[in-house]
Amino acid sequence: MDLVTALHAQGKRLTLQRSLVLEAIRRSRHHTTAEEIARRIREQHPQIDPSTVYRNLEALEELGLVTHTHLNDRITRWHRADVERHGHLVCRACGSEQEVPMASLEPLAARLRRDQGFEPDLAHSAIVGICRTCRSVPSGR
Amino acid sequence: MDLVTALHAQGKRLTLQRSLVLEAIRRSRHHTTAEEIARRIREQHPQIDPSTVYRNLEALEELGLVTHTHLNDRITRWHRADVERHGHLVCRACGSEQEVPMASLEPLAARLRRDQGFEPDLAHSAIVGICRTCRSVPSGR
DNA sequence: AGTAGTATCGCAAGTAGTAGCAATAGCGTA
DNA sequence: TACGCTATTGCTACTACTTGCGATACTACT
Repeated sequence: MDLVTALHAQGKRLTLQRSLVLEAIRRSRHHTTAEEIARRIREQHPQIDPSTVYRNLEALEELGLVTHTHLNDRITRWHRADVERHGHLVCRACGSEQEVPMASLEPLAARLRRDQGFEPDLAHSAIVGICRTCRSVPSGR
Repeated sequence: MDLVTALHAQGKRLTLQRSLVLEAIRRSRHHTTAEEIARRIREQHPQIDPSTVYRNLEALEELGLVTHTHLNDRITRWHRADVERHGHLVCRACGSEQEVPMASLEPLAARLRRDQGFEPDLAHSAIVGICRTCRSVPSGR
């Protein structure tokens, strides 16, 4: 099923703006910000408003083509949905990030599914805490 | 150790604004918003700026007296640090929230500690996903 | 009690994103 | 190809904070 068909299946339309946002997400390797996508698109098409970018990210997310993740309390990171999912650990002391395979998080997912009937998306928000190095140093890093 | 001593130990000072914020947090039962605290304080002290409330929440958090949690992508919830910690499950389809005891999350915490040397705070961000009822109904709720 | 040093304050401007609205433009149908 | 319906757009305003700055006021010290 191609893009147009997928869009139409949800009563959505194909617009220049929409395909530019999708293209930008696909070009950028990993965890981009909406601001960055908007900036890149506006280099070639200055008339396209940032709010349109935000709305299209949301629309493409409803289509299952892109996803967003929260790595910190501030900004939202966007990426294509077809990359391998993984969790994130971010240190609240030094800000370092590390990835953790979904398999490590799966036992918790299984437990929540069994005990609460809840299907969790453990890749959606980063897990905050204190990383190995900051734990060993007495006062942060 | 009382409040003033705790403050001074970190080179912080006791101000009217600061104690009003702490008092407001202590009075409010559960998961308040900064806006709500600011609103309540400004009823009696209209000259106190919301930004002061935000800064004091942060200062009191550094002191270990209050904490914040993210229940959704939008607003931050604040509460006193001495209540029993627990995780949150929030459904992205219907928005319902449920609490989950820390004990259920502890196995994952232990695993991250062991495998990555990372001490996670699994109460900091809610776990998003799909709740039991929304899973059983085909198209959301 | 008086004073110096600096944490904290109120205010105004900035950031990341959301929402309302009239104008525009995809898309199915004629 | 033209037409109507309505999704989408650009614009502006708003939300929830955050940040910079000069003025104020806690504290420690004399």
